[in-house]
Amino acid sequence: MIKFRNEEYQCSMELTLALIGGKWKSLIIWHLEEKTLRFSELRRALPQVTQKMLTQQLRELENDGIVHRLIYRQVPPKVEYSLTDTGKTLLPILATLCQWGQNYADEITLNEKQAETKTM
Amino acid sequence: MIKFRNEEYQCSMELTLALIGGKWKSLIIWHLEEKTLRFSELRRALPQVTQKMLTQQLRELENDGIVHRLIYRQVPPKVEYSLTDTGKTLLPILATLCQWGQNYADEITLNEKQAETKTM
DNA sequence: CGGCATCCCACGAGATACTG
DNA sequence: CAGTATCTCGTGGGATGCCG
Repeated sequence: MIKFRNEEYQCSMELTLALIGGKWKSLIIWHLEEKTLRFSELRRALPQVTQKMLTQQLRELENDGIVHRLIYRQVPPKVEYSLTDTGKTLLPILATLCQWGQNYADEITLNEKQAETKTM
Repeated sequence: MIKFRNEEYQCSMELTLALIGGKWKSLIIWHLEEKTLRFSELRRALPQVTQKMLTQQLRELENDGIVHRLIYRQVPPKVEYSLTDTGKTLLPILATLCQWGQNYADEITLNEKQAETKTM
């Protein structure tokens, strides 16, 4: 049992999910992997996420200390998003998850092809 | 770009999320870590998940070949859930995620305590 | 016991318009 | 450009009841 910011979690997995389980969060983090990105660049990278959602998720990631928000006081405005040190510690894990998905797809595709050959 | 079961994913991370990004999925997998569990045992392990949701997520995990469902034809019914070999390959990754959450909580808590001491 | 089926509501999320 | 604010709608998911 973990207590964290007035929330109780039965195991640290739940805490992890609360932090990066949001619908687009890990995808956002993943896109900030090596490059700092401007808001508009993130939008282009994630076209399926609406602006409202993107802003919302970014704010949460910022509040949780995973993403850093750098505001340039100028006109027109410019805001850059990057990973904090804490955020960067997630990258190797996300890379593994990404790789896992790749392997999964490869295996299933292979199996389906084999099944096809069998029935032919 | 990955195509998988009529769905298109821009990167394998999206595919991974489609498979285990569901609200409770990784938690379910995590609870099936070493033990096979009956439906009612899973319910007790995850009290915050309603029966409907649990069933739904389990079906999806089953269809994706991550969880195995074993039905004992008897009265009263008995159904056991366990991880498939594919599902088991997720365990090390989930363990890392879990550990990450733990570290995160520890660090934040530590930082907040230090900040307290400073102001005192 | 381990589910579906149904009903129903809250809230997540889209669309649009406006601002520093 | 990078947001907020508001309004609205669809649906995710809760509650309940029934069945093999």
